[in-house]
Amino acid sequence: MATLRDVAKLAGVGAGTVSRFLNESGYVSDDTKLKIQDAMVKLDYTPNELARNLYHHRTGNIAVLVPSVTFPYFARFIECVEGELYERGFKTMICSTAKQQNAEMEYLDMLKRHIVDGVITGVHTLDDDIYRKIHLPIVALDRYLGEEIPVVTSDHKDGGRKAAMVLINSGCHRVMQFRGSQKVKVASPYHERHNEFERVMKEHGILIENYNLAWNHHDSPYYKKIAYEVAPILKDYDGFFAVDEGAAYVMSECERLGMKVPDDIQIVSYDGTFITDLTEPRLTSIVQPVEQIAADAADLIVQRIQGMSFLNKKIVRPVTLKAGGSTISCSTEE
Amino acid sequence: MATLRDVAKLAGVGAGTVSRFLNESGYVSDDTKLKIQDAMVKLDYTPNELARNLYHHRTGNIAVLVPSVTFPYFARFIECVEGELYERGFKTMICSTAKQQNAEMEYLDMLKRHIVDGVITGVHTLDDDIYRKIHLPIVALDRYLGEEIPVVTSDHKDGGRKAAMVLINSGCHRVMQFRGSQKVKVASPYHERHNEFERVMKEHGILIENYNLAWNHHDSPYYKKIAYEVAPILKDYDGFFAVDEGAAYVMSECERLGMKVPDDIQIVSYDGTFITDLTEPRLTSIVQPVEQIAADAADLIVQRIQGMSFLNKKIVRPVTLKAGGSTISCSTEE
DNA sequence: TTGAAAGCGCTAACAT
DNA sequence: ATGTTAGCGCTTTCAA
Repeated sequence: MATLRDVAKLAGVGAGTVSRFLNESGYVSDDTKLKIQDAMVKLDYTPNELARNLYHHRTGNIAVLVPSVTFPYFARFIECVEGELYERGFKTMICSTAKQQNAEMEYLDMLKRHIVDGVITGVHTLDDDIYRKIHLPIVALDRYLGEEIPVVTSDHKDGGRKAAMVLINSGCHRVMQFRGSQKVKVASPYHERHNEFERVMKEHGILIENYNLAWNHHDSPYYKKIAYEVAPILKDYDGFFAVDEGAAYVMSECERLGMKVPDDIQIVSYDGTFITDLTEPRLTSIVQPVEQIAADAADLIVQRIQGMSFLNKKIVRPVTLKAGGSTISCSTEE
Repeated sequence: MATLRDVAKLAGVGAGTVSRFLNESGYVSDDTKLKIQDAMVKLDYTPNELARNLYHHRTGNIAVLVPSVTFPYFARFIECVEGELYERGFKTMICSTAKQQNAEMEYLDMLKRHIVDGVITGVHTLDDDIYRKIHLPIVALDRYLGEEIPVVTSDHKDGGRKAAMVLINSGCHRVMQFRGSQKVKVASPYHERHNEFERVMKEHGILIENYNLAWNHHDSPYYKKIAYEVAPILKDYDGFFAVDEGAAYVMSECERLGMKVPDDIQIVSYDGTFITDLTEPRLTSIVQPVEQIAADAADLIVQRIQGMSFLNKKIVRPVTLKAGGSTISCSTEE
């Protein structure tokens, strides 16, 4: 592989001149420009980004941490954020942390080791203290990790309320929801949808049962398993609320047991990924604006890398209702 | 940020000694070991991987190119391959090429620019010639890209035959399949499933209609749209074959039009992702061994990076049948 | 067992 | 307008 110095030598100029030509910094006469171009072609020269990066103390890489890539919401988030980062000149490194617990820690370490310039984390396993000690570019998805780390989130409280109102307006009297594990030390913003869902239900005098999900499980086999367990119990309920994949598995299990959706049980799902259109009936769902959230996350991490600092920055984006056939009414009004 | 030299100075030793200590190469006396450790802690030292990589001419990054991250098969592939690469000491860079056509080219360029050490490509858009010119570590998924580039693939021919036999044994007489675009210059191995499906059907005197998919479209909205278009036509058919997502959308559209699965129309899907368990009835499907394929791809790219070379290497893994309720019989026997 | 020195390939300040 | 030089932070001979 030819180096910049090889090019300089062949062109009969100094290394600095070639560098200036490549980066369009400083003057290079047209005459030498041609000589350099010529040499570059002859040697099939490509600049070594590794050397350039060492000088500039940057890698151009951003790590995106998620519990699972196959979980539809995260898959879509990754797709969007990768596009946004690409447009801003960064490459996306991904890490699916479900399998290896230490992976999250390792990726944070990569910040210090100059392997990545920034981290966008959608993972909620490590102790917050660890994050508080790191004063490097981190952006969190749906989680407060200390005042220095900006957060991007949907308006989950409104989402929980909307989900509840749809089921209430559809005439439900006894509902169940899959709720995120309550064992995490600090409440994540996304817990609010379940808290609010419960609150609104109780406020309307409706019986609500919470099924607590295992901690940090976002894989299909898990949802499939608990859907199988829960479906028989749902014969005594007329409303159900869960994340898209959970809702879809529960719906198919219920139908397998002979229940009709929405006649016997009505279902509202959270996220609004492509899953919700795949079933019959389609799922009525609360849609997170994932494109917007990905763009926000990309903006924040890039700004943070460029030196901007934020204090208690929190971006909250509105959710919307998507009407499907899994509920009778699709109104969220009081 | 403290550097290795800072540590050396504080410990009162030479830079080389610290380096040897860090890499456990060469001798370091216990006494100086302690002094170095002490200095490292005091300075909160972390090695700069960028500098180390410049010396070693490696980045530890591997790019994985897919048309779409949300397409369930690719999402699962990414998840698996990321895990496999992580275990082998590599980070996974992803690129979803559907949005930007030039992205594929740019990522190949990153090989030369020392941004990544290798590329695993599941994308089929660029001209083969471009690949033939690059003599750097590349591994292809489901595509022959010249004799130097190893290929990993499922036994798609057997997959096509199995799919056909299930529908035949279930009593179908008039079937349709979604088939990959025929416009690509070189046949990808995955086209074989559709060719074989058609061949077996014709061999058994069964009417087969091919619906040609648009080129390089793997997004949900596209499948949703064509499912909507095709479903009314399917009233005249009793069998259908497509990739998971296509099959699921078609099934829900058919049910919406009042058709019963499997009574009116039977469906077999290809890939066997989590999607196939999400519907009611579940989809009978041909399952690709994605975990195995990801492990193969990881093995090959790492070996290639380590200098091994392959000539016309092709790994073909067997597919299996997963029984679902979308067909009456699930036998693949003649 | 250890230190000094020469690079990995590129950039930028400083002369000229 | 251009060449020279001194690094970026680490590794690795080579001599001591």
